[in-house]
Amino acid sequence: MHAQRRVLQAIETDFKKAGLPPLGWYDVLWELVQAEGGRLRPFEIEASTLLAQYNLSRLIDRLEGQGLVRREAFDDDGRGRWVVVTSEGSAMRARMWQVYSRSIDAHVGAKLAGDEAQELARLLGKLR
Amino acid sequence: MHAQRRVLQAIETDFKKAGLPPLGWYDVLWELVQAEGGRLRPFEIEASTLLAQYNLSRLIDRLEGQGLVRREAFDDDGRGRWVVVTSEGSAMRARMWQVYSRSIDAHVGAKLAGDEAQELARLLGKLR
DNA sequence: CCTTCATACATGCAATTGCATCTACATTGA
DNA sequence: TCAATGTAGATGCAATTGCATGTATGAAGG
Repeated sequence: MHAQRRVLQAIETDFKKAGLPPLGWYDVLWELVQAEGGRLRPFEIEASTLLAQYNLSRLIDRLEGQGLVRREAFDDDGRGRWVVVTSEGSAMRARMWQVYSRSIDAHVGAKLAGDEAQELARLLGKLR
Repeated sequence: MHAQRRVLQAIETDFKKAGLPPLGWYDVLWELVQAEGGRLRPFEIEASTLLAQYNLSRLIDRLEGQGLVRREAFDDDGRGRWVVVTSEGSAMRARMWQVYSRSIDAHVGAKLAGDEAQELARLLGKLR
């Protein structure tokens, strides 16, 4: 818990210094950029980011408000929606990655020797 | 990040099911119970829990509202305060530990084999 | 069909968090 | 002594989160 708080705070601080939105935005944009056609259903994003349904719903509101994604109808099921990254969203993800990758490096990579990162990832993987 | 969210959510869920307050309360009560005389200065709690100053200030409000701690004057420095656990606070910590310990066991211990927990702790320790 | 139950997503409202700033007291150095 | 600066903690206000529930649609059974 402490390790996570420290690393997260350090990363968020880096984002703020760079004038970028919070880390949560990155996770959603990343999932979308990865996805076929740059689009996913909210419940899919929910599953991969572990965001609560209502939090994701509002995060999408904010992303949409900034023009980084847009919602589209999902015709096969009237209840569903598509969330689609815009080119602005894609560009923002890339811009965030510039900061994020350095940040991960500084606050995680630099503190672990050799194959320790692999081992840490393996152990944490067992907790999910 | 994912591993932490999963574990934290699982623990918070256990707390809620047991009708207990959030995990953050435990951290503060624990620090106080450990401390000499059951009392600490807010800035000391802040350092050991990694809570933001304003968040701790308000968490203490809530703890005080429930009678789990009380604030006392700190005579050597007019700016300072003592935060003191009450016997109710101490009892609450013990009650929370009943749930917490099982929760840690179930969501962390049970998922790691042999000395993996040690190794995980060592690696995470390097991140702080 | 139509009732009942389930699923996808949104939203009103209360609680918590973050940010900026405030108050009160302490320390330093002319 | 006193102005300037620093530290401990509190707090107003906006943003975010959590909880409960709402709306709309789909699926299943009689």
